[in-house]
Amino acid sequence: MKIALDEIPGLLEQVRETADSKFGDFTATLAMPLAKKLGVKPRDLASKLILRINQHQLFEKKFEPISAPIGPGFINVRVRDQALAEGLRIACLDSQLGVPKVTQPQTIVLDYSSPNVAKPMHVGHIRSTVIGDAISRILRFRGHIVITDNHLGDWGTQFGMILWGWKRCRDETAYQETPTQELGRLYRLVRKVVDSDPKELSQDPIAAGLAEKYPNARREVLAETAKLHEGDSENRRLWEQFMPVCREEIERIYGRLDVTFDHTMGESFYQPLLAGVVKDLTSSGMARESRGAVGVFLDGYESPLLVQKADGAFLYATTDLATLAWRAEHWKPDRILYIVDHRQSQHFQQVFATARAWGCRSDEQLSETDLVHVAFGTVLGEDGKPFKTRVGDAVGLEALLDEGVERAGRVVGEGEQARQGMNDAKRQEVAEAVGIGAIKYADLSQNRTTDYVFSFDKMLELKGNTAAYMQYAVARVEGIVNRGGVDRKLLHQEISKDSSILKFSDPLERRLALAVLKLGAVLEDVEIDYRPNVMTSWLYELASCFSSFYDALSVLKAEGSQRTTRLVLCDLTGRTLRQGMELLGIRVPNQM
RNA sequence: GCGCCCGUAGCUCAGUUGGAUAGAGCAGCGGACUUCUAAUCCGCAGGUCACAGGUUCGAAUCCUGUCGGGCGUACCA
Repeated sequence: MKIALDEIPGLLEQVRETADSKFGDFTATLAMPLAKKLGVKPRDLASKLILRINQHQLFEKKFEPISAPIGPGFINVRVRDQALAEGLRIACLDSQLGVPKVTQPQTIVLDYSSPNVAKPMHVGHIRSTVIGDAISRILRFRGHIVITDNHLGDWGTQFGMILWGWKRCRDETAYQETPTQELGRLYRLVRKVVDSDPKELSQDPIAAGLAEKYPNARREVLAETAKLHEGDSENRRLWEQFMPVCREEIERIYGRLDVTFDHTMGESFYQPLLAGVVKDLTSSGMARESRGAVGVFLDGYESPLLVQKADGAFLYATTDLATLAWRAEHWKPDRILYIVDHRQSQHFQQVFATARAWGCRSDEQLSETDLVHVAFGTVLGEDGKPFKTRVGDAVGLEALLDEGVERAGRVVGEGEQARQGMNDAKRQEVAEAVGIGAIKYADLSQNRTTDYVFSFDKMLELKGNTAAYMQYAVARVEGIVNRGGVDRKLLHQEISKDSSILKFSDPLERRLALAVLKLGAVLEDVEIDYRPNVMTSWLYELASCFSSFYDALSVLKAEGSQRTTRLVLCDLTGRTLRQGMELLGIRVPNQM
């Protein structure tokens, strides 16, 4: 029997967890396809493999001997209790909970959140922000060099709309009081005027009046944008006046979400580079003029990637290319991840293809970089259509957070003796962690690629598979530690030399041990295709194992090695759940 | 027209290079607090994995077709 070296990874991937514990802990399905290839009977091959595996020293140390193939040729293995105990010991004594750093750290740039600063943030912005934040935390924890960059939309047509509106229908008093709201009002108003959708206008007499008064509003808005881009002093001055106001607004929301960025370099930052990008693309023959505009024509696409409009203005493709080049030059990343709505996938395909071709010609940097569009589904309104920033249409992000904290606060207040000793400040802190955690978790636990209809009740649910479930499990661990006066340092000392004191006396303990030791493997899986819901599924599984364990077995009343084993399981599970939640950007209070 | 994505329990969804009896949560029904926090636990019920073929030891998963839905498709981002 001969197996080529490059076949081995593929075969190893055919080892997986069993669906049912009666089949052991892990199963290998490789005998069936391999037997077919070799023209032998699967069960015979499996038997031969088992014979050899059983003799292997490393295997013998960690696993119980395999008896015989099951069914068509499954090879089922069971971890030795002592090996499991040793795993617990190592993870428990490690500040990284037994998760090794990657052997070859990469420099990874993450581009996420990227709101339009002129528009109020609404619930549609939550996905990019929360998913990007979670992925960046996870990649860092694994040992990569992560650079996060919030690519603000601070230079586009939306500013032309605000400038146009500011000059014609601003409410000075309202601006003095709440500048962001006034700018938001102007944006929404002008957008309606520009779109001049009869249905919309019939519902908004002010917009309708403006539309009638300024029939050329669309052209004028574009002209305001163009003037800003050309450096017109008045528009430039207004832009500089509005920017800090807009920034302050979004920073406050990031603060509440616990989201931070290493850099915040908006579109405006790349503005001086745009003309050069177009020139470069044109002179290298990649872009050409067409119908007055300039675009890159790629094989396999119906429409070109436009980099300059007929009126001379640049487009977001231009900015994206300039940004890419800048990042490649200054950060030399191995990977750049764009956490952006799936509706832009074609745009990114074209941008990436252009960038690769372009980078190959100018210098080699771009071709070395792995460009990934981490797409996610759209957040839809109750009508099943994407949210739009209209009056009364989208739920504001801030309002969602407030509501989440308020609902959580109601539950925090209603408990019995468990909440003893919690003062009002503590309660507020717990309500924040639980309420905002619920919102983040609701989004992260959803498969990244599917759209979902936004629902207050669903996002703010606190029962079942929600953030509160994990937070609650940790609070129970802390309850045990407190009530029992457990000194974690002493506990760690007790097992620091060897793990033989750890013994499993109940299947629930063993199941919990297996679950808690999966953190490293799970993080690896999350990185493979950037799916935080892999993480939430496992966290729920872990917390669920713990809850069953907690309910059925007493920790503090146990004695001797049984007590030590259970305490170690509690300590490690609590710390692992906390770490896991924090990697998702969710806070975990000690008490709730 | 072309391209991409989707269709799984009453509802919301997991299920990812094909693995054993398709899983959770919510809603429903029945049980469990004098005990380390009941935001919990245990149990019951609930399915033609849109449909029809095909590939094979094995298909929700891969291929083909049909039906249904979403998104994108030249100067918004």
